[in-house]
Amino acid sequence: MIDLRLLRENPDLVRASQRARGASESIVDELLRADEARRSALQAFEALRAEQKQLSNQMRTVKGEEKAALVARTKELAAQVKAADAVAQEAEAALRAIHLAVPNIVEEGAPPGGEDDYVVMREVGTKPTIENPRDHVELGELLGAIDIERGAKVSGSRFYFLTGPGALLQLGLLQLAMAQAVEYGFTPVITPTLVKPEAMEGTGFLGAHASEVYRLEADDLYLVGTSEVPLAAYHSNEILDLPPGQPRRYAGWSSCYRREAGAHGKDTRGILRVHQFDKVEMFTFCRPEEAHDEHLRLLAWEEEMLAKVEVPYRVIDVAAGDLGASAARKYDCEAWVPSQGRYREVTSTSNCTTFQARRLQVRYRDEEGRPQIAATLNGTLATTRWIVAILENHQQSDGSVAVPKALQPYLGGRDVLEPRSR
RNA sequence: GGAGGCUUCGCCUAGUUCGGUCUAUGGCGCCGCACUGCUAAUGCGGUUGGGGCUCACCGCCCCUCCCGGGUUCGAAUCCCGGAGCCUCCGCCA
Repeated sequence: MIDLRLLRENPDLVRASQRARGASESIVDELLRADEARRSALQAFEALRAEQKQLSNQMRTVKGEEKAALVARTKELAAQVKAADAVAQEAEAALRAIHLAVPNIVEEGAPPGGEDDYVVMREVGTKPTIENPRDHVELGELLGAIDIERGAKVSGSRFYFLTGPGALLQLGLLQLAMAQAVEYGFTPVITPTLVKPEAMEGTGFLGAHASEVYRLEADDLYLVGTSEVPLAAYHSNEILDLPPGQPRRYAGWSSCYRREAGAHGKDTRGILRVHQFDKVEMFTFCRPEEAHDEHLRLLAWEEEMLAKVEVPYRVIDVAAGDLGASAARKYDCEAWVPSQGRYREVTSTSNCTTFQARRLQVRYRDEEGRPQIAATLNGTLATTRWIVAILENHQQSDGSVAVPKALQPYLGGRDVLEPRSR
């Protein structure tokens, strides 16, 4: 949710943000009207209620006929209070509905436009020259690392088994990510992957992305699409100790589940787009004024991980129209995928400013001791999808795959994965 | 799954019998002031959170005693429903 005070003071800022996203500007005026309506309804209720309380206090001191008269008067007032309360509650609910629908205010400097209007910030590493590169599915089969067929047999399309070196590769990748996070002071966390509706809504995933989310009807729980959800909700309704310059940083490890409802026919081959994968996610709570710098730090840590797995990539500044509802700014790292001859997203870091924390009521005390809304940020440190880039970029002509130095300890010290015989 | 107990201001706690200045007592913690060579100790004062009016401050008002309903002129207190935690029993790991 955006800050309503900011909206009142500077509605044009919000309009400009909506324009940059290519989203509705009229919703800004709807929100302003709903805010106004709520406040006037509240004032009407409060005036009546104040009168009622005052009369109620007199009740103690009077007796007899005088009391009977007073009761008659307050009885009437009670009905009015009740009605005014109902109106105020309705106005509150109406405001909330619109409030939830308004996405975060885009950070200044984010490229305007849609999905294709991203700005390439830099390209890092050298693309390997491979003649007739095998794709990760073929390599995964040769190495006995990925079993797509049995994944489909057991669970359906977009499921897979990681086996042998594939399983080790994923575990190694995630452990490497965890190790790096811990080195930089993150608290490692293994999160629940089933969460209550409040957590899912609080992180902003039940808006436009609702159809992407698995829901367990019988238990009213949701399967998370990223550990961002449980991590953001971890401190919900809390007032944190958050001294300046000392953000709280968590590294969450979890399986992630996505329905991929809108992706029919897209990336159907391999493990690029799947219903279940594993991920290590960085998550920061900090003061709003520190969020911008923290965002760049998260990006730098992502790039450090990509350097460790020795994969060429580029960094893009995602356009406003392609940001999630919660994000004010987003940077993606895209790894080179030789079989496709293009870059594919492997990390994404978002600055959600106070948008998520406002919904989840995550606060800290400022210098005056007043509670203030914290800022939240997140960024990917490793996911199953990275295996695609690692296998393809490090493949050799005989179908073997060189293991990046940083991952070798996790693969029994092997520096190359050989195709299975037979 | 069955039975019982509990849930109050950051933490602990009083208040609920018998409804009325109860946002609510006391302690701890924290903040300010005083005292002290410093620290400690002591004394005095302040300290739930949210919202609205005013918005520069002061100030005023409303909501908030786990949540949602109800009874009542009036609910922390009475009634109904729900959630969470704890204990015991059963069941499964």
